[in-house]
Amino acid sequence: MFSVSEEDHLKAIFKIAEKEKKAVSTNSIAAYMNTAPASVTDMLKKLADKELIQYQKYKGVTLSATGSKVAIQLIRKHRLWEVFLVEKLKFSWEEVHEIAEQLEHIQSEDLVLRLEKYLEFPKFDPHGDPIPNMDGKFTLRSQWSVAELLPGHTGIILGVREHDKSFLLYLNDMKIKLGTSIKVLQKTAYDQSLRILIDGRFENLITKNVAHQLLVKKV
Amino acid sequence: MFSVSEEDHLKAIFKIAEKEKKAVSTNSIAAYMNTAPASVTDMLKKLADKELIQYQKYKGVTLSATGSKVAIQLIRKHRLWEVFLVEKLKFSWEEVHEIAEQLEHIQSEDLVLRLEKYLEFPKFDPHGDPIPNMDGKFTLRSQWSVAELLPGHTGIILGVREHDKSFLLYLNDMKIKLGTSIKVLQKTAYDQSLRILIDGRFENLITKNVAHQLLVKKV
DNA sequence: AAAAATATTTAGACAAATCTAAAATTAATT
DNA sequence: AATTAATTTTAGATTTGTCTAAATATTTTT
Repeated sequence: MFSVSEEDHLKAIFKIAEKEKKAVSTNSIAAYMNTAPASVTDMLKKLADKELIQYQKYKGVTLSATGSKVAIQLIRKHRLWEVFLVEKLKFSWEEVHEIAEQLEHIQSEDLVLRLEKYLEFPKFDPHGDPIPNMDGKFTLRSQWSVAELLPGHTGIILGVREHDKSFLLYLNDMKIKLGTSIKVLQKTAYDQSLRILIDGRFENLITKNVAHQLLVKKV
Repeated sequence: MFSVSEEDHLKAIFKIAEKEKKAVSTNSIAAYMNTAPASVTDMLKKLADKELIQYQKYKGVTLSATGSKVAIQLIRKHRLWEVFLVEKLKFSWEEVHEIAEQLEHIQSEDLVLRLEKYLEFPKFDPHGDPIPNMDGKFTLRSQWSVAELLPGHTGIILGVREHDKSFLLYLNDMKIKLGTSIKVLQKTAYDQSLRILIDGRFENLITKNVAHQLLVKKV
């Protein structure tokens, strides 16, 4: 139906639009995809011709209903494959992104549905990101970052904002994974770094930024 | 490492060479791949430059050691994914080829090894074709076609030579699958068509050609 | 509001993978 | 062995996705 490159661009636009709520700029797409802005412009023209995006020169883009659907379907496939890789093949959470990046482009509706069933309809991927259902609906849940927890309070890790491999490896070292409990012991007034208790066992110091990347439910 | 198209050409050469033992012709590759002979010539030059094949103009091609390794690795991945699709996702044997054709190009050595382990090191795929191991070695077993069975003798279906969807659907209708027992009741002298007993329950008539496609072990 | 900086697009080029039509080579047939 | 037929290659073109460098538009700063 659509080429890998077309799909990649649609996904990039979706992901950028998710964070910044305004129209997505050419440069932001180029930065996200590690390509030249001129290449993005070419692709935007093509996607606009196919009515996958709304595009006006110099004004940035937004996804059309169809474009959005394609992007969400890709995210759905990506996250389902990540669940498969971690749950079934026993990959670690920092290893699965690149492989899922390829698997998300495999074409077969039936495959996705059967995979989803086989995995018992997971609602979240190994990084805690929601997996959209067949109709593109994401499960919502209330979550806070550890940076928002008050000293003395505890949260259970639901997910991570940062997906960088080195960040995930750093969490592995600290024995932090999904389901881990984090108790905030102390907050430094100066730089908002935090002393935390991990699973009631390990004490550690994390920066404000790290705390911001860790998503928890309050307990 | 190699492009999808390069990989597809190497696999085609391997598959054709498997049947006809001489050097593989440009036209046979074009026919196999549904492309123009001129396109094949272009690709052969590229593969020869990369030392994946031995190629002399007008003389046909043979795979180099490296080319052969790449082709076998693709077949390995294809067949492992087919096992996954049938055993785990409950696809039927006639549905898996197209999907595996895409999955075989996913790049990750680790993925293949983990998948193989997860599937408990299968030696044959859902059509009974052998799955090469990590080192490219295929498991051999003695097998005959039903056409070779003498009347009164019985075989257990190990595999099929023909992979065409309509042929597999025809076998489904006849309740023939891997493991099914086939007893030859009668052979027609005129056209070598056979009356067979399927799993000791259903009697049916098959042509000589169909019998030739059915691979069994003698019991 | 003009100048400077930044962002975006256009123009033109290139590599990969394909094609058709014509030319060249090899194989088959009389 | 010469002619015909079949196969294969070459030449030249096309599409897709990318690039760099230059031109243009927009935004920010003075």
